[in-house]
Amino acid sequence: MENIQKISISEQVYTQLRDRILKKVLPVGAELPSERELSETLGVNRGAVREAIKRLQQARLVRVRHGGATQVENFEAEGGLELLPSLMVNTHGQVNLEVARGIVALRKALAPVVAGQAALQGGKILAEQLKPLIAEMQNTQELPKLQQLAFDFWARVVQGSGNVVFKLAFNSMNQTYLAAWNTLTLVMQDEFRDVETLAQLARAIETGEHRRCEVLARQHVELGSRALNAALGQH
Amino acid sequence: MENIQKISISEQVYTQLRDRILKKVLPVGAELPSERELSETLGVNRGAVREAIKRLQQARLVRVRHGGATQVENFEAEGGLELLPSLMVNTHGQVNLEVARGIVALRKALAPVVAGQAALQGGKILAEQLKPLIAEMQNTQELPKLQQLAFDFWARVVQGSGNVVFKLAFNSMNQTYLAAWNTLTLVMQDEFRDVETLAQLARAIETGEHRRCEVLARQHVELGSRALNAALGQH
DNA sequence: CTTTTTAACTGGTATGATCAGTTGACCAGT
DNA sequence: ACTGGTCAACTGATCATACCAGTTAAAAAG
Repeated sequence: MENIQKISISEQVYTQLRDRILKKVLPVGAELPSERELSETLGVNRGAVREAIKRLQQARLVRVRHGGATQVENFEAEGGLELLPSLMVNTHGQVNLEVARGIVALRKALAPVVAGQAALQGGKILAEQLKPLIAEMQNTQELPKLQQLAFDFWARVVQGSGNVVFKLAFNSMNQTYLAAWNTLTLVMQDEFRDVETLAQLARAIETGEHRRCEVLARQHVELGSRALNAALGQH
Repeated sequence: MENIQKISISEQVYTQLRDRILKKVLPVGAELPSERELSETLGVNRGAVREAIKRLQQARLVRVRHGGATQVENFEAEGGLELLPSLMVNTHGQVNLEVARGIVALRKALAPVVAGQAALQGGKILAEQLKPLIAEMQNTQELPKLQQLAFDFWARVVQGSGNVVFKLAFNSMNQTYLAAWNTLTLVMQDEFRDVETLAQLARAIETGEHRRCEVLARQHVELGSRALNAALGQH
């Protein structure tokens, strides 16, 4: 069964322009062709071009001025985390090492804090949700399944931290993960197999020992960080 | 001279729908009226409605299916950090305390790591850029100016960390700050007046002492965190 | 040379038609 | 009673063609 899905015109226009900007084919400050010109060159309706540009605008990749030309913005100075997925993988499916390393660093910085917060906010209720996940982890050897369970584990912990900002940051990172999900299965296996630390973490959340949670989270995530950095050829 | 700026139709439609979703007037799973119906009720053309919906779609606030109705998505489970600015301030200009606290926590978690990374990557070049900023800080007592300088300081440090992900996360947070910039001037004055720690941080960056950078950054940011949490009435 | 005007751009809005999926009611065959 | 197909009435997607509204730079006026 193949997952056939038609990609809409405006989506294609958006993707094409976005990649040209991220790849700096269209450098910062450059002017996009006019909407009429674009629609003619691409052989599509002007409405489709406008919808694509609206999305670029929302992603802060371009600045649109009524009457003037649309310019490429400096996304490194203006863009938000929502750009990560597009930056992570290029059009050929290759992973951007710089971005990958950056995410590892972000993950490493956030995991302990999130775990600590979860201990204070989530407490026993959260711990109860984590127990079945831990049990399932301990009963499986399949790496992909462990990866999925670890993902679910952290999703619940982040949810349990009660911090919307952490949730959104987590989502932003995950959308980026998905692009390289299968690659990570092998690379990060050391972390996925470290069920024991997660089990201890779950217990520490139950008892509300937030300091211990921070330590355990740091220790656990460190495994993945090291593995990824090794694979990326640094440290 | 008043800053009269016409807000485009599609922008108004977008803002209105977005706020109704974030305020949960339109709950998760609810179906939006059809484009034709919306354009008629709002008295605007359908293209404007479509452009607004395209932006909602990109922000992962709605899910659009060709032929079916457009549904409200669960943004807390799907949305990224780009939603923060909209969540931070409601339509009446009131600050959302939960979000504010969340940002403080994120800032606290990231500042030390960013500073440490900057010491390793930015080195002397970065330190040279920081010196004039520090000098200017030491020569001013005006709070708003100190706030702006502190902002510039961190912008350079983040830039110097050489980590794109940190840059984007920083941008996401800043776009949120801007909404409450003036309020923060007074609340966070303890941090803005703590020029001394920033000066030490700049020196530590110059000498590449990344551990010391982490400590100093934590110490400095802690001032703002405490002040903000006190103002928000917790801890 | 400076100022004003104007024409040729740019994006923004409007209308109305058509294509293309989705849904549910209805009906024939089992 | 259930299955499967047909069809009409939705939904969004795309198109073509106007015209309105700012910007810009060249041409005209001073």
